[in-house]
Amino acid sequence: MYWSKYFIPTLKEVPTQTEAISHQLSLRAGLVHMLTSGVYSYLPLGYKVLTKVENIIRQEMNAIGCHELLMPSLHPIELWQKTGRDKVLKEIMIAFDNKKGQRMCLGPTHEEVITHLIGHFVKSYRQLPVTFYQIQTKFRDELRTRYGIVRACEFIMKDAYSFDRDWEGLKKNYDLQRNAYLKIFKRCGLDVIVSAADSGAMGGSVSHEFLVAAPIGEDAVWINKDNGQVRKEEEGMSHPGEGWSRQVAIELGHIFQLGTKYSDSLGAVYLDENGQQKPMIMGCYGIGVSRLIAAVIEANHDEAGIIWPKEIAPFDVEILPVQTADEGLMSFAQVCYQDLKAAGLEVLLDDRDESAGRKFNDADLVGIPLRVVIGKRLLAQGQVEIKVRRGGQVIVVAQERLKETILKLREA
RNA sequence: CGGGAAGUAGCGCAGUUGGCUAGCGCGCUUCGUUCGGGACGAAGAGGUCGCGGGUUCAAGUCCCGCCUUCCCGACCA
Repeated sequence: MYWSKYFIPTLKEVPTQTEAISHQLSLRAGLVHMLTSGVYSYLPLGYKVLTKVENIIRQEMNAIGCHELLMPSLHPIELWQKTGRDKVLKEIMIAFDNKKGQRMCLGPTHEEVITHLIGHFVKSYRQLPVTFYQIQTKFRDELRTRYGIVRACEFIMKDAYSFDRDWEGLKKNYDLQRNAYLKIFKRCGLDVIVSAADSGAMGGSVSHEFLVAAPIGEDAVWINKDNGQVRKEEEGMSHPGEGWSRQVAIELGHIFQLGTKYSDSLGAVYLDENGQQKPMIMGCYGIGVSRLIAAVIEANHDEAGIIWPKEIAPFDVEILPVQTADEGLMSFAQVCYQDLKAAGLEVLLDDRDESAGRKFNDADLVGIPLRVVIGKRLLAQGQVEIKVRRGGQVIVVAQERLKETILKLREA
């Protein structure tokens, strides 16, 4: 991609009325744009990152046998009345009457819809277990939005739902999800903390949260440095004692063993081997996908900008020709561009006729993991410079060794 | 929803005890010179001073009401 033909509206100055680093950097790097409080557009660069995160999630969900589907955002309120959650979630639910006078809402989550759907299609123990997931927009009318994309009224979530014949099956699925979550967060460059947690409005018994340390976290966990135990901080909790330290963190994922709460009230039942009707045993598993990006930025940045982990970086390499007026230099940059692209890399070429300083600063801000700087002096000696965004290591190599060096650095 | 702060050009800001045609920096347009860390010169475009009402000869500035955004709390990925 040529920068001049793309759309990366970087900001030199820190936007006013922003506190969180991730909020500031996501605006400054041209990832997102606010429409109104808690409602954001994803600009091309931000959307590219989002897509990469989504694809990692897809890979890991598919790997444990989940099936992707897409459920609607518009729900008839009757469905929610059946579980009583029209009242439980009233505060955050966006509800309205349509032209036919039907009460509708925008889905804040999808237990009701999926249970209704599975109850319709699944009738026999032979069809179980089964797990579905979607990556979709959720609507929650937060009384207080926070830190840009961290707590929004419209956000993107991965939600998965498992249906089993018994609790043994559920526990197996629960563990599969748990392990998949660890892989997902790792691939996104996050060190995740897993903690047993309260099930809240979701219902059910066992649940675990996946948190990432961040100063803007809305939660806190206590970690025991001796045995690695983790405890979620509950309200009014006192210091657990020697060896425990407190860590403020942001919740990115939450998995629940729901049991029969939804299958009972929505009639999701199946016939077992003996012809006996039984409620399906459910689990649900969520990841705040858009929030995850904010957490990644919180955990991966420096004074100058974002430092993307390689798997979710919008591009693998940025090529930065310093003197755009120099035709020989620019054509060499284009050769490098084609060369690296042919090697299977996603490459961004900053072909803009801007001052070197501005291009360097934008490159730091946008945070592509590897940068190839092409300047007159080194080029005259048949050399180019590679700069690693994380850590700032600078390597000067002969032109012929550019591709292999980039590929090697990418694997590192 | 309680408490606090803020709203002047796309972004960041100044605007004094009310007083001339509302300014500055960045960005944007055109031309020229530049080109290894946000270059320089020249000429331009861009405003419902958040909205409504009031006070006054005169309101960005004072008063009242409202809206919006941000932060702290209470609640959730």
